[in-house]
Amino acid sequence: MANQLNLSIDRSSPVPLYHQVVQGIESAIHTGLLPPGSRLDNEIDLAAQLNLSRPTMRKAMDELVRSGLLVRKRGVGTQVVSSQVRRPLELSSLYDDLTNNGSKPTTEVLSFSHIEADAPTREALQLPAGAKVYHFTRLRKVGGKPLALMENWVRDDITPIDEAQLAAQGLYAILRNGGVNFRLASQRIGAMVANDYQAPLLETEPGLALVTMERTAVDDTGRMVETGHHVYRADSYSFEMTLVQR
Amino acid sequence: MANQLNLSIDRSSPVPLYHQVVQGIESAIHTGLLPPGSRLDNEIDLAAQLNLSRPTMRKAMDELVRSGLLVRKRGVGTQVVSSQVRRPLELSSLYDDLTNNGSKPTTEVLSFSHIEADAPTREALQLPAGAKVYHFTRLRKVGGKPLALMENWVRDDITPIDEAQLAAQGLYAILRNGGVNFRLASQRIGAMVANDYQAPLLETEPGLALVTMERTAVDDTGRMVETGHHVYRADSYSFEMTLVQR
DNA sequence: TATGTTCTCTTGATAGGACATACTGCCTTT
DNA sequence: AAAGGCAGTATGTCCTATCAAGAGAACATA
Repeated sequence: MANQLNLSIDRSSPVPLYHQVVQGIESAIHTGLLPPGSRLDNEIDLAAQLNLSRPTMRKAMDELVRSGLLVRKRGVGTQVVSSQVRRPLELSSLYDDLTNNGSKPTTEVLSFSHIEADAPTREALQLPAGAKVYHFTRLRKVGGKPLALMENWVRDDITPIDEAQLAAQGLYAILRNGGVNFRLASQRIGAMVANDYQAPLLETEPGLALVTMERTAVDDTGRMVETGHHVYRADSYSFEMTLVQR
Repeated sequence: MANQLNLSIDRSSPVPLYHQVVQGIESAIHTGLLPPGSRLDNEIDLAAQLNLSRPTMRKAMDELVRSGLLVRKRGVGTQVVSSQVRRPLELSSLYDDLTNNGSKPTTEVLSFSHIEADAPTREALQLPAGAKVYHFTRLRKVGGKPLALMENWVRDDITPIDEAQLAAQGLYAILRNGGVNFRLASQRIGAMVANDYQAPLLETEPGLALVTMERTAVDDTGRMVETGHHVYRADSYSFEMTLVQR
């Protein structure tokens, strides 16, 4: 036993101690220093090894358990989850996901307008009658292959948006630069078959399978910032996630 | 301000205090006692009102923030998220979800066998060569309408399974009764179009959209317990979830 | 030998305190 | 009147302590 994960923590760093521990254990798992199935030292010893208190150690392990990397069992111990599980679905944009994967996505803005919100949009974004929104549709390609067709509505009282920005970067990056701190999003994932409008844009045939996603995002002030309806080619995209028992 | 949510906590209950607080605030939100957008008292006052320590109060609020019901902002306070957001996707079976919704699902066992696992299954469940698994396909209906077609592989060294059980209750209930404590599951959601085998079973036409899900579940000992491939009628089912910024 | 009890190890829950840091609004100063 | 600084307030982080409860092994007893 006594898996010596000799990670060092920097008490002068602005990064919280528990988060440094999270990162340290994560990388130890990914580098294979902590192989799947191995048991960690108990919380008290680990805390002592790193000169931390047990609550701080526990908080770090809480996060790792929540993210699915560790499993705990009272009276027994804590061990690394056997297989490499996927990262949980996070609040990020498709653009972020792709660039993080090393791909180079391109975006084509198919339509762009600044219009008065219709009733369904007003309800989704909780806007008063007469409020205006940005409405646009984009086509995202990776390696020249079309992947997603995205239609979004964004409230206009946050930051100005124009077509050039949308072509150059992801929507979430634009909004974050505009001062939005996203807090949560609710989304629904389903399926449909490509219709005559979608098929040629996605370079597929009508009748082929598409993954659909509807999402509404909320910022830290409780405002509904953005709502959208996206479709993805089912042969190129799926949603992976890890569910953790509470 | 000073939203007096007069919930009472029972210190003699085996339910942890922080969880009683979670349930209390959840119900206060759902009953409208805490309307969307309202601010809660600060953590210290709330803890004092309930005769709890701040760590306990914080732990309760942590859960509510994680589940997307509350948003916190340093220096400002904590408020109820504006709109009713969906419950996050949890580690539960379709059967549980449906019965919790008041529906009465029925299950038809289309095939059932106890066979030697093939290579892909062995890999998914991390079984040695020659290990045996239960393999079965089920058709789930709600209100007489077919909803899902499910194919599963379950390791056989946990609890015996027979056809009659599968017809009467959900797979996860059977496994839980057999002593399995689920910890996490990784799943992938995508789309496909109904083929000639699926369409008549789901009482739809070949070429209509289906939502697909592949899932592998892990128990608290790190064993891969179950893997399966499910398809759902896209017109009757979709996955809803809430993503929370960490 | 089989069974039941106890002991130990580990995680789970709770308390209470101390200091850090971010946001808001007011008040002062220019 | 506008800009800057300061204080108040709330959450964020971290600590020391302590008891509870589950699991499993060791041990004693019938």
